[in-house]
Amino acid sequence: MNHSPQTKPDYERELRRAGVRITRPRRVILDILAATEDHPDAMEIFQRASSIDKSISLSTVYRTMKLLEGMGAIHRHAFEGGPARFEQASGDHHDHLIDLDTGDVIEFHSNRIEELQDEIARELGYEIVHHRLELYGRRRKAGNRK
Amino acid sequence: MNHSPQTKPDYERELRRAGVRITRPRRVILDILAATEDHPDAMEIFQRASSIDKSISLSTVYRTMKLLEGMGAIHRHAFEGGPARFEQASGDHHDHLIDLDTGDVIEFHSNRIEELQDEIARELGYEIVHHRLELYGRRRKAGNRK
DNA sequence: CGCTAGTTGCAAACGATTTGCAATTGCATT
DNA sequence: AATGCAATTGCAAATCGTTTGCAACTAGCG
Repeated sequence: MNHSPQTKPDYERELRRAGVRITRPRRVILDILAATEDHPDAMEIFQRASSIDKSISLSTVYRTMKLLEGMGAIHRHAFEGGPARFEQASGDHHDHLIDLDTGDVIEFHSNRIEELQDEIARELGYEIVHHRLELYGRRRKAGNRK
Repeated sequence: MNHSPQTKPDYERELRRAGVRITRPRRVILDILAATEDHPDAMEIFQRASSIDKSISLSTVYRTMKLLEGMGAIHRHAFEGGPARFEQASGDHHDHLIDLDTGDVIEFHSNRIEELQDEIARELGYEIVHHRLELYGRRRKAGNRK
């Protein structure tokens, strides 16, 4: 059994170490997250979970997401409009470009931008705890020169 | 009668031109917005409005904000956690630094960052429609050198 | 295998925002 | 100034995403 492109962390181990019980619902949700490449919202996770175990409730999905978020295992994003979307925290830091037409989320990173952010905060007398950079755009059509 | 630091636009004129009726509730809300320097949420605007005219309803505040947003007269911000906060669109573009301890919002702008954003989007084959850059931080204490 | 605290599903509660509807009111027209 | 009608309002109820109280259930230590 091999693993996916991005680092797939052993959540169960992490959870156990944190003194959290590994229940059946949690195992199912964890598996789903580990196998996920996109940024699903709670309802999507709930549906994927339901197809594996009909008895899992939406509340449990929410509770588990909150738990994992608290542990730093996942990140919660509140993109414009829609419900919160989640992603594994395992990879390295990145920001998001959201396709306004499809809702697709593309990850990107810019050290330069981060540096500038720090610089700006410092000048204002602040220390950045975290930030949020989201670009909302549309695919450039072939004809769109200029 | 003179005007405040930032450009205070003549909303009534703008609205009339857009074929929108100037009602009493709207006039009150418009005055509040014109006199506002911060980033109030709907409830705050509602309260300020109520103190002028008890009959104004929260629904009307929401409806008016949506109307103004649609006209591009105000911007709606969904900062972490809390309810949407509004600000006049009159000034020039800027991003926000939110003080995690006080909730204060500080405006800043960086051409360099905007350029980098465009560049990144272009490389990914996208055209930015709008973006959202929020820094969440804490005041640096005097002793916090480095 | 039994015990107990941690977890669950359910339904109800929540906060922010939107909406249906009947009553009201701008305002263009006489 | 009086008329007419569509735009707008206040209210209450509805909506959406998310959280919570509670009694039943269960992981996993001993």
